[in-house]
Amino acid sequence: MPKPDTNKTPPQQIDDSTLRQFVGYGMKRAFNVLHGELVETLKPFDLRMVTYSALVMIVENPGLRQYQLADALEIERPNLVAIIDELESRALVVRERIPTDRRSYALLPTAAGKQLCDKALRADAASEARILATLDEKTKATLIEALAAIRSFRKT
Amino acid sequence: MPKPDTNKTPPQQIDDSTLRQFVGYGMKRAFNVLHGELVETLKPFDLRMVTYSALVMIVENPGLRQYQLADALEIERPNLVAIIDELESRALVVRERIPTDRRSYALLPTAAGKQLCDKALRADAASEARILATLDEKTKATLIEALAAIRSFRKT
DNA sequence: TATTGTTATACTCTATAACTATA
DNA sequence: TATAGTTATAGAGTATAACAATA
Repeated sequence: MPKPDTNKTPPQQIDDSTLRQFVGYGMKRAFNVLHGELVETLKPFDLRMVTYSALVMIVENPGLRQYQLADALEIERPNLVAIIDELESRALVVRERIPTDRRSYALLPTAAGKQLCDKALRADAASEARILATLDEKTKATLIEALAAIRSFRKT
Repeated sequence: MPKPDTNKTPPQQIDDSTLRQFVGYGMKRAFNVLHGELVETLKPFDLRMVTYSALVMIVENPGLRQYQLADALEIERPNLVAIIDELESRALVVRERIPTDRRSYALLPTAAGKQLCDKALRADAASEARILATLDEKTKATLIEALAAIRSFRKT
């Protein structure tokens, strides 16, 4: 009984049906698409995903501390330093010393920061609407809920 | 009219409701959870997400070429070299020369590779089942479909 | 002692240009 | 000329240890 010559004739159609059963696989592939589109969307504003989300959080929560922002976005504090440096050097946010606790900074958006944040948010919303155009509202809502449920999973 | 002293009293509860409206934000956070769990799940097998998915694809598509695998997993060809090197050095897969096209290799799983793949797949399935335990079957199916739809989005 | 921000560092993942051998 | 695999390299993103200033 001859063994199949799988090494002579390459598979014409590659099958990923085993991996496709996993949410993690679909999530990685889908996230790659969303992230790639976001990079393009944010390019005109010279923002990356992480500087963008930090800016939005500072606009939405003026006065929050760096450790609070790091905690909220699950970014390690050391990695946040360069991010805030970048936003501050572009005069989009300011670090303001707290008299009552001189260890920490209050993060505040500037007028320019608020403006850029608003523009970026609108561009992001338009981009996502295009990507998700084939999904109906109910599916989209289920998707967002499911993502939130997974996000809140913690090991027992 | 005094301006609010947001810099004196830090926000007690940080609000991310603006970002939470975006699928991309929820996806990043959810993917971080799934990826973190997968790292733990694959640690006993000494596999990473990318070596794991490559191994599964080779087991499922014996004889496929490296360029086909790179294409299927959307990995850049240069980055796949070290991945296959790693799997081959552990005798989980082999690169077999093709007489009819000596430029390319047929990737084939070894018996050990097939065994490890099977064990890893079962551990991954068990792990995902735990993470997604709060989602009913219908929601899970909708989630997988939505992820596939996003994955297949391409710019016009 | 503990906390906040910081520095330094290292490791993974990913992207691109250019080479080689084959076609 | 084009393709498959490779090398070298650089840029993001992320994680940890240790320090200074402050509480």
